[in-house]
Amino acid sequence: MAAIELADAEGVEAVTMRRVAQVLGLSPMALYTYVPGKAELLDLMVDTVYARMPRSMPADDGWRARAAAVADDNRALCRAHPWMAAVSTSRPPLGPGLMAKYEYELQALDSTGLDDVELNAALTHLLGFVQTFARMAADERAVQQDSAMSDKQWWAGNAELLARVFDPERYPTAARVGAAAGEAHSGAYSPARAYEFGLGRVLDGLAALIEKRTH
Amino acid sequence: MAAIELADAEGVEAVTMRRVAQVLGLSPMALYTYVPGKAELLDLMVDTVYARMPRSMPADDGWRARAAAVADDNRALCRAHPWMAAVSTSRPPLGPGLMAKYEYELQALDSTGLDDVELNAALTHLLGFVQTFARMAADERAVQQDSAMSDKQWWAGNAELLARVFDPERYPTAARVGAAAGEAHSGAYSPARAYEFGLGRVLDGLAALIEKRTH
DNA sequence: CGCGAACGCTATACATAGTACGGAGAATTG
DNA sequence: CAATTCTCCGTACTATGTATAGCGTTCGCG
Repeated sequence: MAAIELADAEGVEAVTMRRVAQVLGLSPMALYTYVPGKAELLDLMVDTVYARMPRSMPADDGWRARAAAVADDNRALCRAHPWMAAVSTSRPPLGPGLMAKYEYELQALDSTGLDDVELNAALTHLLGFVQTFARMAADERAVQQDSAMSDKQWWAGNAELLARVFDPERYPTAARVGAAAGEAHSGAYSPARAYEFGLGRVLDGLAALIEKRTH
Repeated sequence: MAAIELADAEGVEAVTMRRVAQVLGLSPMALYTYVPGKAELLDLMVDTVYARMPRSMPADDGWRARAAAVADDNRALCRAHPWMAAVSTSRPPLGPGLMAKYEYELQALDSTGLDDVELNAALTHLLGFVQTFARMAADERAVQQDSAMSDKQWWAGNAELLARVFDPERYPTAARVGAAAGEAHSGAYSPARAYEFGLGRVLDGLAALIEKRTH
């Protein structure tokens, strides 16, 4: 789908009926011959991308490695198509691509001793984390881009606003942690680090449940 | 702010410059006297709601109870103002309300033995989970409402679409788990249950880290 | 007291969305 | 060959955020 390349290159907000039509060399209204409306277009885009996802799972390194692989694949997907994190929020498109993905990812977590309902909940939990992370990363990128200034400039610009609000006396913990987090962020701390942290927490959380189930 | 009540009653999409002005008995452009633009209006709404959040934390039931309380408060917030989950996604407004909330919630997790960077990451992780959950719940409600049909009707309507895609032979795991999850969902399984599951996983995940830090 | 400036507000207008409607030409089919 | 369907297009309507210009009131200062 041409709309996917458009979204990859210029973001979701560029995916407009008129724009997509232009890329295809058609008139805007011609699109409605193939697609009922914009919502369905987006659904199609999502399902198509799902269908194309890489599917290569280590079969025997234990559930933890498989779950991590699932998360990594989804993160890679959101990196390749940043608009996915913002779009797939509503009801899933329920197409063949999602189906295949669902099957694949369930198998990654199967044989953990969880019952079917727990299995579904665990997968949802894992994917929810990846999506939240991807969305945060995408937002950060968007802010940096449209404000057209670096982090440092932004913090400098809002310094006096911060000073009014960020009273270290009233908010000692926030001041302390905010400073540490800010420093870490501008230093060696990267989104990759945050992802690792979160994924570790999620897997540990699932591990606690799995251990309980398998005694 | 009148815009907040409007959003509570009719959703974010109803928060339109013209609509808000109408509620206030003003002309649309009069709003620009008080607010630079719509983005700032939304920021103000978010920060105001943050400032009004209930803040009553059990001081001495252990970090797990405090973290659960933080999560519950945030969930309650998203239940009272469903638009929050959809709006606060971009950069936080960085106002006094957010500041107070941040301080309060950090204190809930302080004294867990985590260093400052981890503390911030842990809180982000916890809030991220709540937001993901809230967003999923809100989406579900939205779908049910605008399709104006119950879950059963929807599944019935899409049955033949599903039949084409949901081949139990190609996707055995998905069929099995999907059936179980669907049954659980229409039965006793409720969003509340899903929330409990996810929160349990998040807290267990943090517990693993905290135990490691405190030996 | 009087007058000019600032303020609060309004009306109009423009750009950009999605998409409803009706029609024109081409392709397929009976 | 005729008829019907399919593909596509031009126009137009609605809703949205917001720029611009102008109106009346009020307030500060001489």
